[in-house]
Amino acid sequence: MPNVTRATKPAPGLPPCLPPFLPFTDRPERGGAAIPGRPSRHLRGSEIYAEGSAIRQLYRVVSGAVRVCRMLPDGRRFIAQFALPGEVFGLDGVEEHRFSAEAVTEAVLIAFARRDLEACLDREPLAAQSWQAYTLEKLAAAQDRFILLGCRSATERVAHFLLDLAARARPGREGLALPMSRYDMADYLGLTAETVSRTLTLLRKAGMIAIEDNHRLHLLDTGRLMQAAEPGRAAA
Amino acid sequence: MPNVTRATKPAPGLPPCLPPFLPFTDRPERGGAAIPGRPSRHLRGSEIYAEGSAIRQLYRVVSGAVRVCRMLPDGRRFIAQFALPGEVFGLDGVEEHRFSAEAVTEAVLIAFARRDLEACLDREPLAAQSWQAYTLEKLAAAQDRFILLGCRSATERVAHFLLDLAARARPGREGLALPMSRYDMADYLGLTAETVSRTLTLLRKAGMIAIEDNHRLHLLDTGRLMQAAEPGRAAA
DNA sequence: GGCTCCCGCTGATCCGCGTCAGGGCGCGCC
DNA sequence: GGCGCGCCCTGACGCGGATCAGCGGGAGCC
Repeated sequence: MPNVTRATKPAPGLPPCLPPFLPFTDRPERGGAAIPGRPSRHLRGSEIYAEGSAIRQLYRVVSGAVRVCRMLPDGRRFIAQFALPGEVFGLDGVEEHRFSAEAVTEAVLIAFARRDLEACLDREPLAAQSWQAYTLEKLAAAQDRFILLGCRSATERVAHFLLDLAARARPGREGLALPMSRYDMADYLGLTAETVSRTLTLLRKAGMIAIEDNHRLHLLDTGRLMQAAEPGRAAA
Repeated sequence: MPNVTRATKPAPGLPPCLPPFLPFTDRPERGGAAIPGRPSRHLRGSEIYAEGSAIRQLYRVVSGAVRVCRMLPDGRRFIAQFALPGEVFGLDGVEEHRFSAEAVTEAVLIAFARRDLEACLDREPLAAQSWQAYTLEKLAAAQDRFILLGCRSATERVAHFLLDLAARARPGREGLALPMSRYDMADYLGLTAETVSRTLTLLRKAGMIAIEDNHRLHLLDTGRLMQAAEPGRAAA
C-alpha cells in the first residue's frame, strides 16, 4: 500500500476525508494537519506491540479490531480498550507502553510516528488544541469507565457495552458486529465468560437483543437496553 | 518563563518551590511558568464546584482534602479522586465539570483560571510538553484504576488504597492520615463502608497495620501489604 | 471421515461482599 | 447533663457472580 498522506485515493473502507488528518482524533471532522502514516497488516491474535516497549508509534485502525490489554501477576488478563475501525490506540503510557496490543481479528492499521505527532503539535496551535480536547475526552471516558467497573451489575455492564459498541460502529452492515470473543468481552468488563454468555442469553430472552451468530447481534429495543444499562434513568 | 527555579516567597505550609509553578503539575520539580492563583478556604462538606457547571478554574490543594465525586441516577455516589495537599483537581471534563467537588475536611485551595493555563500552554512550549506528560500520566493512572476496580477483591483494594495514600502523603507527622470517612473510602473503592471497616480490621489483626484512631493509622509491614495488594507479585 | 482444539452455552455449587440490624463512641446542641 | 446524630464496628443472612463441570458445534488438520 502506498503512503496515505495525500488522500487522492482513500484506503478501501475508509471515508475519503480520513487520511490527511491528525492521527489521534477519533473524529476526523474536527480537522487537523497531515502526518505521514505507514500501513500494516496483522494476523488474528498477533501482537502489535508489547508491554514495556518504547512508545514510538500510534495507530489508527483501518479494518478489523484490536485489543489493548495487560496480563496481571495472578495470571488474569485485563483489556483496557477495544479499538475499532477509525479509532486510535497506542498512547498508553508516557515513555513506555503500559499495555500490549493484539489483533482481535485480522487487522489493517496505519502507524504514525510519535515524533511526527509531537512536531505537528508544536507547529500547529490548532492541532495542539485538538490534542488537548482529545486527551480530556479520553480522561473523561476513563472516569466513566471506572464508574461502570466500580459499581455496576453484570447486566448493566453488558448492556452498556453493547450500546457503546453500537454508538461507535461505522454505519455499515445490518446488525452489530462483535469481533471479539466472549472471553475478550469478559476481560474488558471485569466479568467471566460464563457470566457474559448468561447475560446475553438473559437479554435475548427479555427480547432486547437478537443473536444472529457468535459475532453478530441485533439491538431490538434500545430503550429498554438503556434502562438496563443505567437503572433510574429515563429511557430515550 | 522566568521561572520556577527561583521561588522568592513560598506560601505558608508549602515547600518554597511551589507557588509560581504550572498549576497542573502535581510534581513541581518538573518546572513550569508562573500563573497567578487565588487562595480560598472551604468548610468541611461544602461544595467547591457542581457537576455540570462550566470549567473556569482548576485548583491546587494547599491543606485539607477534597473529594471529586458524582451522584449516580440510582442514588449511589462514586468518588473519582481524592485530592491531597500539593495535588491538583478540577479538569474533569472538556467544557463542563462532569463531577462535583467537595471539601472532605476544612480545606485551603489555590484556584487558577483555566484561560491563564491555556494561554501559558500556547506561550511556553516547555509548559505544553509538561502538560502533555501530565495528561498521559493521568490517563495511565485512570487505566490502573479500572484494573483495580474491575477485578480486585476488597482486601486488595483497601491495601492498594493505603499504599497509594502513603506514597502520596507529604512527609510530616508520624503515621498515615485518612482524612476521609469510611463511607468516602467505600465510594472510592467501589465497596460498602461495612466492608471497608471489616477489611481494615482484618489487616489490623493480621499485623499489617495499626489503627491509631478513625483518621490515622500506621503501616507496620508494607511488604506484606504490597503482597495483599497484588497477589502473585514479589514483595519489595 | 475422524480427530483435536477452541469457543460458546448451561447447570450446580460455592463464596465474597452487599444488605440488614444492632450497639458503642464522640460531638454538638438543647 | 441529657439527648440526638453521625460515624464506626460487628454479626447474621442472602444474593450475585465466580468456579467447576459437562455438552455441543465449527474450524483446522491428518
